[in-house]
Amino acid sequence: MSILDALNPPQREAASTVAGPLLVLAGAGSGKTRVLTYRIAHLVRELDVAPWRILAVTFTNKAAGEMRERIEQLIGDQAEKVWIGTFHAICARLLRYEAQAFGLDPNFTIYDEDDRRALMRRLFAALNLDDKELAPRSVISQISSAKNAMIEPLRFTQEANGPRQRQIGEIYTAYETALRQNNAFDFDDLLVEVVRQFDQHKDVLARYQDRFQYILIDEYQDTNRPQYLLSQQLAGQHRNICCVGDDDQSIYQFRGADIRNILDFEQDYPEAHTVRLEQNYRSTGNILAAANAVIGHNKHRKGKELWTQADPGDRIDLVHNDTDRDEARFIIRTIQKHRDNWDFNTSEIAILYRTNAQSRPLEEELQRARLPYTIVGGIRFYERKEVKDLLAYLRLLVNPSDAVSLQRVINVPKRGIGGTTVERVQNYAREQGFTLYSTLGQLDQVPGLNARARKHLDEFYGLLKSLRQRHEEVGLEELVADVLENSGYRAMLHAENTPEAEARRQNVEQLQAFISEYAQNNEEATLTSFLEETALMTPQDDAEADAETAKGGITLMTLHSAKGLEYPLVFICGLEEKLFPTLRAIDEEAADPQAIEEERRLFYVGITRAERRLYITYARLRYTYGNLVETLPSRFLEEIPQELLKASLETRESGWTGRQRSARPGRKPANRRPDSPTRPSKPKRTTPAPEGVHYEWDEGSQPSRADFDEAIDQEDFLAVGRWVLHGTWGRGQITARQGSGAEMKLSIRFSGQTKRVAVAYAQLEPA
DNA sequence: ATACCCTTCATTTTT
DNA sequence: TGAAGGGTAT
Repeated sequence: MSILDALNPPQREAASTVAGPLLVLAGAGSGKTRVLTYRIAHLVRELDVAPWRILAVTFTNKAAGEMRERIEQLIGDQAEKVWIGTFHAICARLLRYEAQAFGLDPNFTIYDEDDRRALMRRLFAALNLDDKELAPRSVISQISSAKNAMIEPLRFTQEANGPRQRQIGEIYTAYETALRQNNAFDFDDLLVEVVRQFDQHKDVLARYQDRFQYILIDEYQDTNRPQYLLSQQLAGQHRNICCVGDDDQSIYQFRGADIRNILDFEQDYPEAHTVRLEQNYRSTGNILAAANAVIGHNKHRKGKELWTQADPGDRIDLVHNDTDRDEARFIIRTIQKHRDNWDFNTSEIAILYRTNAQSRPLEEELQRARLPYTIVGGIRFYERKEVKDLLAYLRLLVNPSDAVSLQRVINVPKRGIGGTTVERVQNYAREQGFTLYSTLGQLDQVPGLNARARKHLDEFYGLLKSLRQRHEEVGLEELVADVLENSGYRAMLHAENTPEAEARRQNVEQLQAFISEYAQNNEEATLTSFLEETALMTPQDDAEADAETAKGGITLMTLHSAKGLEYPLVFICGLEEKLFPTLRAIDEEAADPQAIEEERRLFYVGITRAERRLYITYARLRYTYGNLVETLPSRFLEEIPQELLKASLETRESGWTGRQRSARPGRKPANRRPDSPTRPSKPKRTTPAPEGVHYEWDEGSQPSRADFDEAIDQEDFLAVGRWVLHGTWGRGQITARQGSGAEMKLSIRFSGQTKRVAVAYAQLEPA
């Protein structure tokens, strides 16, 4: 009798093959997490392995938390001692534990994207660079790629091609120097630094190699170069490394994930075993067949075919709408229908999309329908301005070298320290090679400061010094209260009497609550460890997000965020060329067919999230950058076999597009937002369709040029010389007209002045 | 020093 | 469309 009896044969093989390297190719919904948790339970309970000698690496903090919980159910308290975490969290921990051996200051700060941008902006100023000539964004991304490829500044500069690359090399060098001066690491550094340090300190590495007798790595298809190297380093001695992944679900190559890590596993470890988990326990037969068919179009695969014992279930609904707004309305109506029929309740439903921007119409329609929902991955709690301000103060207390944080709060709340003043101090600090903070202690040396500025700077320095003193003396909660009080931040929030300020107050209070909770739950809670945790949090990890989900709402998120999740009813929307696959992937296609394949994998991930019912939608017209743009159906749609698709009965019966609108002709002034002239309300079909039948993909009624042009003809009232009414400017006469369709712009003479107006935005009515 | 207005730019994706 | 940054007016 073994724990593993609960597994199917391949799962059991994967969980019980503990000696030597093992690659588990786990298809979507094949019980991957189950294998991982049972494997650990088996090691501890049946093979008597000490839990602290096991290392499990996951892709997200959330996955780490869930894994720990599930292991706890199998082996109890012992689960606490297993090392479980993301690569980033584990690396941050290693850097602090081994700071002394590595010659580091353990109080380093972890810079997020925001901090990184702030630092880069400052570097551009210091190096006298023009950010119009060279986009900081692009520099940051190139530096990040370089780090992920383990190329350090020196080598980057040496191998640079042309003056531009050399310049980026210089910026990279300056960026790294600044990070070190600030005693800070960015996300990429956390990984790269550990790998380098282990290379240089083999004795330290040897300790961990010896310690981690068993290593498990989840989502192996999405590991990048440094993560791969770290895995190799740590597994170097025992070689009991179990990598679990699915090459078909590799969706992070754009940010440096290297699919070769999984494809070449058997070459890296010649003695490796490979187990395939191909039985799917999640989806109905039709959904699975669609997924298999779609992914079958990719050429670069290990090869794997999922199967299921489940019934075929319903066919997949492929639904075509006029506009993105209609698409949103259709989805909401369908949800209401399913809810009213008791097919699904709202917490069982997910709406997935390619880009975050697509969430807006959905959100608006959900609100209108008063349906509960949560958007995953919006702005995370720890990125809100007031929260970051407060955290910046706290970071400064443990790491005064952190110039990014220092500059963030030096004049927040306002204390009369302006940009010019800061610049003077900064210049002096740079010239002398001092940190910004230490320069505050010797202001009399800084040239060009007036007495007032000096006084204010001195007071600020005094504030930080006294708070640092408090940090030594009091607990976390009291410290935070002191920061808020003594910095004047609380007073600032209270002075402003607006609803926004009230929201900010609440956020600050919530942060205080989190800190209290953290202090109570962790016996050895320090400010440093708290800051580390918050730095590595993602929106999905926010307690707030969890609470929202628990309320039973519909979940909205990008396809990327949906990885690893499952829902009984799934909508995938926006299946249109240039959106999904993205324009970028299409452009790159000629040079790199991999780009489209990654998009296809993303679609595959989306399809396989669905358990019982799947809707795939696309719109003929979509707002893009504020313009209404004609679209083409995604190439991926053709890859789903017709027999798996349903002639969409729902839309047929309700006939909501045609009827609703034609029933109330001209019910609104020609030009109200949702039905503006550039937004054809209901293009007439050349061949009349049966009453109530909605356009559909398989009816061959793809958007035609004629439909579009016809709609635009409605804009005759916008001819030169006509009088129109403008929402803001009142009555005016059209004096000129440029462009057509969504791009049309008018010059209109109002009483007093002439304005140029984009028809797509302006709310115009005939006057 | 601050506020507002204007222009520009962006849409992948996240640790 | 919108956010965000820069520039100009106050």
